[in-house]
This record gives sequence, structure tokens and C-alpha cells, in this order.
Amino acid sequence: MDAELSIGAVAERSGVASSALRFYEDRGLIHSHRNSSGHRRYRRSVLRRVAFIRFAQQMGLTLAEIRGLVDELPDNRVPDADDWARVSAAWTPLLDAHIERLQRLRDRLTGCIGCGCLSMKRCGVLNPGDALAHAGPGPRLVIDG
Amino acid sequence: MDAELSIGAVAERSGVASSALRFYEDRGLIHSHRNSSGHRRYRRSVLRRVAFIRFAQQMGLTLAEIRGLVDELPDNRVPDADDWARVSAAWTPLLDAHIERLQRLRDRLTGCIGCGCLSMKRCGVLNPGDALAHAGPGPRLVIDG
DNA sequence: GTAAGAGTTCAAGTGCACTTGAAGTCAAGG
DNA sequence: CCTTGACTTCAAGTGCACTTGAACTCTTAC
Repeated sequence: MDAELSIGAVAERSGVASSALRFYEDRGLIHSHRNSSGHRRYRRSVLRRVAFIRFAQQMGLTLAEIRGLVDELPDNRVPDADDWARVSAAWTPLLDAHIERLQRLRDRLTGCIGCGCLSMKRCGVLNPGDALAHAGPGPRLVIDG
Repeated sequence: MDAELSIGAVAERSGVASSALRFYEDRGLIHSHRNSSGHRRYRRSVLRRVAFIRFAQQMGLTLAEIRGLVDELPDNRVPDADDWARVSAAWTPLLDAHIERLQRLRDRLTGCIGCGCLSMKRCGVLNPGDALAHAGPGPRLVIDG
């Protein structure tokens, strides 16, 4: 009952496909060991890790970026209060910045109803200066300036 | 000075590569007409549209989804107060939902410092139930339930 | 003994959002 | 005349995040 989990069990409990779990392992985001027949066995803590990965993805981070973050979480033991304090401390400002940025956008958008947005120069929503011009190719991160 | 814009000018002013602009046009997100030598000419309003597209992308929408939204904006004239009221009305709830969702996540994350997150069952951040299990393959939208 | 079901590897395929490359056109400047 | 630079089309390539398929192994149930 408290045994380690097969890939199928992790897939079911986490809602992430087995193929994706193998892919994550290949990318070094999660780890497993093998049982006598060569099947992957996961600690229960992998569920936490996978949930964390999904969360980070929803924040707009790439798997490469997430790898750096999950490396902060211990893999060989259950994360303790200190581990979480570190991770929370790292995450909270990111979340705050993200929320703040969206609130600014919302406020500007609301303001636009009044202004009619007849001028690109005046409109804060549609003319955020170089804010959109800096990033490289590809989909932009949700989290940025 | 108030003439229409070449693709290079739009690229420079919007910070979006010419190739991306052609791509957007191909996808029906923006429109242009041609001058006597077959070059694209854009109304200045295309800058607004492009900014809008980028904004929507940052909200996690795909180009296909964005197409539906930009079709709401007039292409043949400067958007007026009514146009913006409609667009704002469509966007604001999306933004609100997004912000609220992030705030919930932040609050849970903060709570985790105290709880030490020793239990998957208790932890709201890392055990959001089926929240992560519903979506199909591929990167998830930032905006969802 | 054999068939089902869950696992394995590895290569190739998919979808999105573009970018890059090749080959060509056109207008202006030296 | 010839080059330069900005544009054109179209096909192919890229990067990310996976998924799918083929061929195989292993354990369990009948």
C-alpha cells in the first residue's frame, strides 16, 4: 500500500501520460529506479514533483527552466519545511510580479473603455513601449518585465 | 508621414519580425493590400492589432483562438469606444479569472511554508485534485478553470 | 502453454509558432 | 549598366513538448 509506484500508477494519479513521464525523466526532471524486471519504480514524492512541474509550466516556464527549479527540491527524502520555505521564497515574488502585471493590464484595459483608445501613443494597453519588442523568437514567457 | 506602412516599418515599430507578420497574415490575423510593385502596405491600425495579438499570446491563447478575438476588432476603421467596450468586456473576465487563479496559488504556496507540506492530501498547491488531469496533450493554457 | 496486460527502448511523427533559405522582382543611386 | 536593399513566394527547417508506433520482455491468469 505504501509501496513505490509504477509508471502507470504515477500517470493515473498525476494525470500526466506515461510517455510524458519518461520524457521528463529523460530531461532529468524526475528520477526512478528499476525493479527486478526492469520496470520503473517511483517514490511517492514524484507526484509532488510532477505537480510542481505542471504548475511551473502553467507559469510559462520551459522544461529546461523548470529543471533548475526542481533541482532545488530534495529527491532522496520528503521535502521538509525548510525546503518549502526556500521554494516558496523563490516562487512568491515571481507569482506576485505576474499577478501585478496582469492587474496593471486589466486596469489599463478598463481605462480604455473610457478613452476610446484613439491614440496609440496614449494607450497603455496597446502601446506598452518596447515591452513586446525585446524578446527573442518563439512564444514569449508569461513571466517577464 | 501619415502614409501606410511597409512590412519592414511594421516589423520595426511592433518589434515583430517580417516573417512573423507574413505568417499572421497567412493565418488571417492581420490584413494588407499591395502597392503597384506587389509589396504589402499596412494601415497604421495594424500596429494596434499586432500589439493585441502579442498581448493575447501572453495570456496563453493560441493564434487560432486569437483570430476569433481580433475578428471582433474592425479592420477598416479606427476602433471606437464601442469596439473597445466590447473587447474589454470580453477580456476583463478572462483576466480576472486568471488573476484570481494565480492569487489562490500564491496563497496556497504561502500556506505551505507553515504546513511543511508533508501530506499530498492536505496540500492545496501540489494536490489540486483533477485540476491538472483534465487537459489534453501539449502545453496547457494558462487560462483555464 | 498461451494470451492479456503492463512495462521496456528507440525512432519517427505531431502541432504550434515561427525562421531560414533559395530564387526572383523592383526602384533608386552611383 | 549594375549593384544594393527591400521586398516577393514557397518549401523546408527549428525548438519545444510531447505522442505514437514497432518490436520486445515480463508477470499473471486461465
